Amino acid sequence: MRRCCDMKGFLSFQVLRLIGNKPMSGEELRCELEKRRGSKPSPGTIYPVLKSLAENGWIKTRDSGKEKKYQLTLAGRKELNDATGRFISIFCDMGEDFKRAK
Amino acid sequence: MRRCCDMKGFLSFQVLRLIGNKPMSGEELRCELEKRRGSKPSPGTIYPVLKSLAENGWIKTRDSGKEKKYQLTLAGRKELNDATGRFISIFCDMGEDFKRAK
DNA sequence: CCACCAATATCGGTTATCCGATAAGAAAAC
DNA sequence: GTTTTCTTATCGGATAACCGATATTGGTGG
Repeated sequence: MRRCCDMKGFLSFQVLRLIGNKPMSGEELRCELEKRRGSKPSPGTIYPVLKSLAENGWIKTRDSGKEKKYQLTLAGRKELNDATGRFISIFCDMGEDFKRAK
Repeated sequence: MRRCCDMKGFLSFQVLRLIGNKPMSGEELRCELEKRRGSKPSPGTIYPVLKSLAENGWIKTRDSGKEKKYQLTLAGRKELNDATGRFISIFCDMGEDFKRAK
């Protein structure tokens, strides 16, 4: 199975994290991402990412009324853990910065 | 002035961080990066990054014998701080993961 | 039913990141 | 002075992240 984000770009990883926290719709994701990045990813950005994550078997959709909620699969949960590990390993020396930012 | 890594790819940012910690040669950088990423960036990767950082005025070279040491400029120090801020803002919810990783 | 509207999806194209292969430079070994 | 070796540098190309514009879908209100 291919690896999620070889850490080349953050979006897939971030989406995985957000969804892992709580199932969300595409629009909710866009809003959450805007808070963090400053700019809201366009629909043409977020939906291909979701599609790709789904094709990898890491997320699935649950229709809840009008919106469509995306949530992690079991494999997605595992992939998120792995990816977080890789991320920490790459940025291991940023712990202090995060602490300082409280 | 253009911004270092809009957070699209980590290499420039990482290099800036490493050099900010201690002036390093290209080869030292490659070794340090290998420790964190698992794979060593090729010369064809690292030197263009260094060139680009230099062109932006964020690093300068200091010849010290046989190797060439790269170090931050004042503007580079500022850019590193800014970039770190952006990074933290994007990944604000990863503080716990870093703590857990001790 | 029909017109709207928000959410989802697709497409083409731009840009940047990264790599492999290869060259150039400079010190050291001989 | 020539060869070796290590570091630095360049070039072309592949990949993928991202965006703007545009369609499509499915409830909702009239």
